[in-house]
Amino acid sequence: MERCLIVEDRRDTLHHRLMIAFLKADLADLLFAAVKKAGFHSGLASEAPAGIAWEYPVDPAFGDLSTTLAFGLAKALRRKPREIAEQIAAIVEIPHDVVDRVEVAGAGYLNFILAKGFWRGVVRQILLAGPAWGKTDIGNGQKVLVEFVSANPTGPLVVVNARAAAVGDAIARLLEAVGFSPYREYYVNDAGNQFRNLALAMEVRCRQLLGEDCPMPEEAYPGDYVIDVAREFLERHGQETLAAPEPERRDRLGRFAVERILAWQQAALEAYGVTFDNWFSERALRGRGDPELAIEALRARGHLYEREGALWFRSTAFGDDKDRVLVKGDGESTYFLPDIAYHQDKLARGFELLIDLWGPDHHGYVARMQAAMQALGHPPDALRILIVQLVRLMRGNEQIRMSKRTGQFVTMDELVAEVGRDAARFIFLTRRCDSPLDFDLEMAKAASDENPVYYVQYAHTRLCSVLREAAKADVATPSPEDNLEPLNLPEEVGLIKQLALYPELVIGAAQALEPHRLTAYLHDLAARFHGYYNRHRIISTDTSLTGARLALVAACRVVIGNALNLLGVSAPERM
RNA sequence: GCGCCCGUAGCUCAGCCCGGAUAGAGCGUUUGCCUGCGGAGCAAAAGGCCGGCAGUUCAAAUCUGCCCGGGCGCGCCA
Repeated sequence: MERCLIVEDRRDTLHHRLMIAFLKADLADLLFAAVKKAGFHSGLASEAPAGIAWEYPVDPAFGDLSTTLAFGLAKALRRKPREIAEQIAAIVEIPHDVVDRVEVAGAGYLNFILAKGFWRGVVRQILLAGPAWGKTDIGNGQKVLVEFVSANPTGPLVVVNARAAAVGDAIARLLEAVGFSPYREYYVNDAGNQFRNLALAMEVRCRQLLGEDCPMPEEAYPGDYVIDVAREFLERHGQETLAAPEPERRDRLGRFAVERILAWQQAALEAYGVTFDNWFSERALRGRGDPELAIEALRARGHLYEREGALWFRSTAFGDDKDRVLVKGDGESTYFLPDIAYHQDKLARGFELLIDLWGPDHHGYVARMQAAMQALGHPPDALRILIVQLVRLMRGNEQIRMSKRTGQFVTMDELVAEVGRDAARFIFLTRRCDSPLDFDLEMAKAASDENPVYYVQYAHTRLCSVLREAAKADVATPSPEDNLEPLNLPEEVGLIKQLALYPELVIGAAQALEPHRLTAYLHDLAARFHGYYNRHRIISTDTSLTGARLALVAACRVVIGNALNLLGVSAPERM
């Protein structure tokens, strides 16, 4: 059994999961001390060891960890970086149980070559951690509200909503993995114009069903689905509602439709594996008088003024292009006002960080909402808004045209029914969310190498298959106690390094709110494993080698499984 | 006009925050690999003035400025 002093000195298991990060910090301390000892201290840009940046060289010949520290010192000290690097390398105290040696390369790189035992130790830590590998507590339990999808309750969810659902859910999963306490919320616009238009469409459809000659107004929703809802309403409540006075009549029709449509949306999301903690009603918000409270809060801080009969928010004081109207001349509020109240409410509920996923049509609202948060005294980074760009549906090279106005669009249900939820979610997560995405239905359905989802899932399946085969052949099951010394091939060390970086990758993806980093990582890892598998046999007559390789296989399976889980994509044992 | 985003291989995109050693994938193309753990896989090849010009730097796809090309936003709409 090899030992890794630096790591094992720390009892906390969390340190094991972040062994690379802690190793980097420890080595930075040692480098820092060496710099001081050599008298180079004045050349340091940063007074702290944390200022020393590490990178992972792509070429194994350059070691496992590398730093350009000497270049920075060279500049300040007006000396050659190579000389400086050599002096540092000569005096730096390295822990030989972890670091094999330090080399100076190129114009002045300091390359650290780690002891082989260090990398093997990672395999053991992964097997010990299992599902916890990649989980950390840097979020400190902080409550985060992730608001996403929030489509109008006026029709079925469509393809772009499926993208937002995949991204929002993956972000919530990522945050949870690094120790935040995420809460998934869906904002229901069951008030205002959208609601009125839906209610109007309902009334028209009801009357048409009853044989009245009643044209559909321009602003209403012509989609056929409203007919179904109208029919259901008539079946259940008869037609006396239609005789009721206008406000009540519309209200009842509209609420019925919203309820039905929300149920569809919820079912579609659940079939997709996305569950919300809360469906937040705008109607309820307005009913409580929260918009008025928001006005008072802004007024008290001196950010409001009246002009031309309207109430304005001085958002330009916080970097917006122009001031914004909160209450129109006719006494109605703009959409912006309840939205401010909604965000106030989120913070009042104890969420310290708010994440909003908005459609590209709300792009122009980012500045004013950030302005409102600041005007209300919240820190600028308390609200992070992500724009989820549009999806172009393709069938091969042909684009599928969609138009909500004519009711011609592909729903989320149809998409999931055609390609399956794993493929849909994974593909939506292969790009940054603010970049438009071409979604090729043929590709997503292909059970072949064209399809990145299957590529990764197949790696998982293959890993499981090897472990099954080993069990059948009565080889011992992999355990953290296995002797890992036979793992010496470059492919094996490369695989282990990749596995070792996973916890840091998760932290980075969570902090940046970029789940697409995980799909890229998964593809890399799967490719490495497939290559290794094709070149080398796992199960052989050499029992010691077989045991070590099975441990590596088990570790790969853990990481691929954990990562797929963070994306909300299944990790099948057989396909 | 102002603001934001994007220009990286034939196509679709990572990498850019925080500058470093030969710029990465997938698809497509070409050529190989199944009498042993799942070929939904692997290996190899071809394919790039990282939109352009300048600047900062020992070092620029990465930072800065300007230009060109594409998208979006700039309502008392939501």
